[in-house]
Amino acid sequence: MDTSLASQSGQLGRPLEQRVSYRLARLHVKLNAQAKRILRRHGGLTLVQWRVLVMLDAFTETTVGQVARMTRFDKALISRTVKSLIRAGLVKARSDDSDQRQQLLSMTMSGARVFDAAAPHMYARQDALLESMDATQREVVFDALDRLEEVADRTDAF
Amino acid sequence: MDTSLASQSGQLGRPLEQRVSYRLARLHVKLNAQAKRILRRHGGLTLVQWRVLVMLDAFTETTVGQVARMTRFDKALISRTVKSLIRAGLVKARSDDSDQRQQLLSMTMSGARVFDAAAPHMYARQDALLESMDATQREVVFDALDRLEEVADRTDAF
DNA sequence: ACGAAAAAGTTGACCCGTCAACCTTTCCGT
DNA sequence: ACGGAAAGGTTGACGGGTCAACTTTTTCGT
Repeated sequence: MDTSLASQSGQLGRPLEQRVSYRLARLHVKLNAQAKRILRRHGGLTLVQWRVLVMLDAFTETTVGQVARMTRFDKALISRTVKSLIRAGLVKARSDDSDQRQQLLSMTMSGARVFDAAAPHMYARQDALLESMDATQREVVFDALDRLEEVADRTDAF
Repeated sequence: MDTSLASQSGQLGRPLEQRVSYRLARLHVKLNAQAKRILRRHGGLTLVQWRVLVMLDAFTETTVGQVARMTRFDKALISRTVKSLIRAGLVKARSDDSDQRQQLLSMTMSGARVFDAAAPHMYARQDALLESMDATQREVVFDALDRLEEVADRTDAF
């Protein structure tokens, strides 16, 4: 029960609700769950597939490595995901004559259809998230996210 | 390269850097990576083991279910993690006479030692994260996190 | 222009976290 | 007080994501 938890949480050395990483983790889980729900309802893409398609939508021809860097996902994950998208006929690859190591990826027609089916809902959600804050709040929050990332990047502290 | 990405990201329909869920996911990954590094250096706990011990530290005797609810982790994960902690001798369980379904968990002496070895570093990090924001920023940020969670909880929208 | 180093991508192994099914114990309505 | 519902917990299976090793191609210093 929430009440019993709340009453006991006074015992905590640090108030749980103010733990930055705890709150962030919780929010992240919820946001991901919501995104997955939306995608399941509108075309059945996975989250990673969606993110890859977002990149292919923005950069008409791109590569596995570039997508990996932009999304901050592991390149192994992107490699497998792209494969799954090609198998599903949503993405096609053509070899790059100027660099035989990489392949140029792009959406197929049916990839675009699937993407366009999911996009409005995903973007509506994104807008709803942004609109939950006013302009000054947004500024403070994004600034804070930057600072927090800086702290998180301090590899050898602590 | 970062520059080439930056130059291309103008093509994106929405500026990537302002995508709430994207930024949050990135930060979350970094924070987790940092926490894991710290734990590896100071005792070798996993993140989930750490979170369980934090709860056992705060609520001297508690149960699997309660820990699961407080940490928002899946109870299956907590069940397995508690098992691993018992196997490692860091946690002990005694049966609750008033409810035979559950077991009351607590840290052992050596569990407390391991916890105390990691805690200062983990809490120092937590403090550093909080100190990256001033009081008013903190207020805005936590308030924003609440609002974002509300939006994320809207199960059937979009 | 040659060899070393770096970059792109793939693969296998592995761990984390989630989901669903299930068992046992307790609670509760009638 | 009995039977069904709910709560506590465990387990198996699975997908998501990371890490490290490796292959091939390209780059670059000398």
